[in-house]
Amino acid sequence: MATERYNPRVTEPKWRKSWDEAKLFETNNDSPLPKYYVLEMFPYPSGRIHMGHVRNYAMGDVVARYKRAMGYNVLHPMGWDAFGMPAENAAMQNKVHPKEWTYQNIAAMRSQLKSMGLSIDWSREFATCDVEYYHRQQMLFVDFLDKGLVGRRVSKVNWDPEDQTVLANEQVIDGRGWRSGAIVEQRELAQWVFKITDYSEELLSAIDTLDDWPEKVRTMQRNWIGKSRGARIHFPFVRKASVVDKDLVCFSTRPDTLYGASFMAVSAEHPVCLELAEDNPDLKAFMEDCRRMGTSTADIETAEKKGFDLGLTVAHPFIEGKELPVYAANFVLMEYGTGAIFGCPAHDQRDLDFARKYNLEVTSVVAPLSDPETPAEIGNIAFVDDGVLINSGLMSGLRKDEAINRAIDLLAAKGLAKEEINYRLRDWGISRQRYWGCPIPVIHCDDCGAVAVPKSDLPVRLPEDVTFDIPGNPLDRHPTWRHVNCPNCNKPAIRETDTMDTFVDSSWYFARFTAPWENNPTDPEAANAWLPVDQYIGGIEHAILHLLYSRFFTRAMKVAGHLDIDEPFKGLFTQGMVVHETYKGVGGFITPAEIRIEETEGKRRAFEIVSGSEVSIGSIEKMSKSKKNVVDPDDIIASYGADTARFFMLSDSPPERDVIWTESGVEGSHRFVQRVWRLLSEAGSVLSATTAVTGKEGKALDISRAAHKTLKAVGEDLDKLAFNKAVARLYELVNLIAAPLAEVAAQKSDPQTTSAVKQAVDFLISMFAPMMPHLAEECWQVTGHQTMVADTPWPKYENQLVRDDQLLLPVQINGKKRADISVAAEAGEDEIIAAVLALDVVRGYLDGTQPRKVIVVPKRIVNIVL
RNA sequence: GCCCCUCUGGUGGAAUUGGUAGACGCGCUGGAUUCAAAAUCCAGUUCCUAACGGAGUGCCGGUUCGAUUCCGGCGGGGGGCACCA
Repeated sequence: MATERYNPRVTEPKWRKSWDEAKLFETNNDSPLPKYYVLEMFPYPSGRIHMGHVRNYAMGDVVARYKRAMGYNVLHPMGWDAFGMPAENAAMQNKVHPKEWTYQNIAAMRSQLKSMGLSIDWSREFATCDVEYYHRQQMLFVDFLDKGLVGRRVSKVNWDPEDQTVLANEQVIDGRGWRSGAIVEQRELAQWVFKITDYSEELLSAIDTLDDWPEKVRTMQRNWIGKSRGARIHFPFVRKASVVDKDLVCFSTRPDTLYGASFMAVSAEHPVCLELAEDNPDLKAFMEDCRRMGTSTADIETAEKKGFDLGLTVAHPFIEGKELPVYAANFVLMEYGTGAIFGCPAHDQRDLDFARKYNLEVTSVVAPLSDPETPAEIGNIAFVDDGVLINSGLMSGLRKDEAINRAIDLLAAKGLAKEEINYRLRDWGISRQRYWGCPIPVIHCDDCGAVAVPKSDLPVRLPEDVTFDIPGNPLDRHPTWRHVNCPNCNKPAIRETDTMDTFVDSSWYFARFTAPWENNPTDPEAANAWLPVDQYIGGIEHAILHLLYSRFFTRAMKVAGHLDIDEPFKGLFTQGMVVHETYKGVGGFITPAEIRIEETEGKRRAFEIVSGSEVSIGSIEKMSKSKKNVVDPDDIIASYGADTARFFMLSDSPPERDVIWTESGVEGSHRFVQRVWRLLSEAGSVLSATTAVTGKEGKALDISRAAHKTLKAVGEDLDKLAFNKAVARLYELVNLIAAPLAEVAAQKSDPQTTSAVKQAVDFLISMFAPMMPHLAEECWQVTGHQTMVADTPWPKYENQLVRDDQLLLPVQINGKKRADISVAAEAGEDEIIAAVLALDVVRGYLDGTQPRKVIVVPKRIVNIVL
């Protein structure tokens, strides 16, 4: 019987319609089933989905469909991270309103995502730029303000003088604005901040509880929070300027090295400098110099250590009569610790660089463990390893860690120091001088200060009558929007025109999905029932900021009573990127669609299709517009179907690793789709008429065993998100049942075998249904089922059939495999040894002698040691 | 500079976590089918050797009956943080 090729263009839309009509993926909050919340990081509506999205959402959908089949009430929603700069850039370039641009993009991408056949509850969809969403975000802001979680403070920002806006550090490239190219200035601006540093310790210690997170991400978050323990030490001034009268206070993690101290250094923004600079123009110039040295990493790498002798000295806390000179130095940060350090050149590289430059004394006070009697020799490399303290008074002879404790105790006894913990983590500045973001619901009144907009007056809507022909924030120059009366005293006042960082929008969307219809930010009951997210899937690029902010937000929302959990994401999975070869012709990069590959004598060469000229094949890189190495998911779905695209994204590469997109790989997946369809549709009518037969033996039993074993293994693989392994097992099963299936189709199969094949086929379809849902429905139907496989429980394997009663054990002699032996599964060690020693091969090696040792590893291997 | 991860055939990767290295896919080779091609099917495919055998998981060494897996050292690739005191 000749069968038609599987045509996804007809089949896929048909089944999507059936799922929609059955409202199969709409999730009910009142279900009695156990919950499972699977979430992929929601996309920014750039206009079109890319292969990275396909990979991300294919993985999430496998999990969602698999868990649904396993009997869970699954929440699998989708939304849009829709505020942000690209919409404003588009407005400036194309004269289109950001709102219009964004919602058009959302519409386009929604239909692309729907063509993938994802099991998403679209009834819960929202965009962060929907007023219904940012209204609730403003409510959260007001609550956080009320609970003391929000502050307003003046801080240094990168200011682009041409675009009239603040830039994030990532938007400053070589000291210039990424769009304008103007030299970025450091400006002091009043900013709203979330007090994430109040939670430094909590956010750090709770990382230990996140067992289902990649170790890599946990490490990155620990480093980002950057806890260090040390001492806050007071150094009394000896020689001081008239204006300076307090102690000089510094923070150090190495108070044990105090006997090696030879100078003090303060930040150029330190209060001491500010005071002295008033009548010291040279110092003023030096401070100006330091300030100009921007924040870009390139600057910092190349910067030379520079200092300015302030003409002050402080007393050494331990050495009677010893004075340390005080410098202003460009490498000391005002933002960390106290903005002042003591310099111990022998045991800190920066201090050493500085000391060598200004000819300061270098005293080694730590001896290496290899030679604990002699202080480390110091050339141009500081000795920072663990060691034994030398020439250090009461600390001498102690190891580093003990010495640090002793130092703190000794200083504390003198009233000069106390233990202090410092964190690298800074408070989260959320003010952005942009239009397309959530307005910060605050009104500035001359008399009352910054006043929160009362909840009854929310939302503060973004005005739509704005233009983008002039750089800067259009909210600032809006004729009416800014002018309001103070909610407190009713006098004329000014609205806050800054909007929130878009990371705020993505810090709680997962909670909103649990009850997106709710008037408050959440329905706490629904949020507590659904959260934490059981499986969160997204890119590693969000390992720090988004995930850390969300962890903070969840705690803040708990304080404000919107939910009652601490950690938002129980399981986290970071998937790899989709990468592709690059092609470069005379005019620059060329897309894969414009070239054809020829392979001669093992050499691959690429030619431009239109001109026929050869182009060079470049390195494999992340798909990006600039490298033009992109493959459009729409094209792939149009020519192969969504199932093929999904299946390929799950095959071959482990999901956490990068996957190389290749045409031949996609064709391989498509071949599998066609093969499965051909095999199943040809046997479909026979299988439909087959009834189950009990008691199987021989070939039928082998097929049954293989089917049950595969079912068990695939389930375990999917639990671990090892999609590539699950895919390989499906190939194996299909290879195994291909011939029996052909016999079934030809009506040459006995009832036992036909029955075994039918069960194997049912298992197979159920197993690939989460990956290729449309093909699965079509196959399910053609093999005689009346239901939809998307609504069918996951089959159960029989323990009896996944265990073999005969085992084929490898037999090693001196660790080299020499034979196989078939033994009963429950055979004892003695029985196995006797059988092995009776083997001809083994007797040949033994040559009449006794083995020195025979090792039997149950169900694994036998090793004979001669 | 500090921290982390990685290294397996021509290629993407498997290997029940100390027990038959190379599952499965891609590619390649041969064959069947075809007027021919596409598609499909069958067989083969780590390397050396005619074969018997031997070698082999980046390199060197160790532990073990047995190491891709554990330990020490070296090298290549990737990532994160980075004047954080």
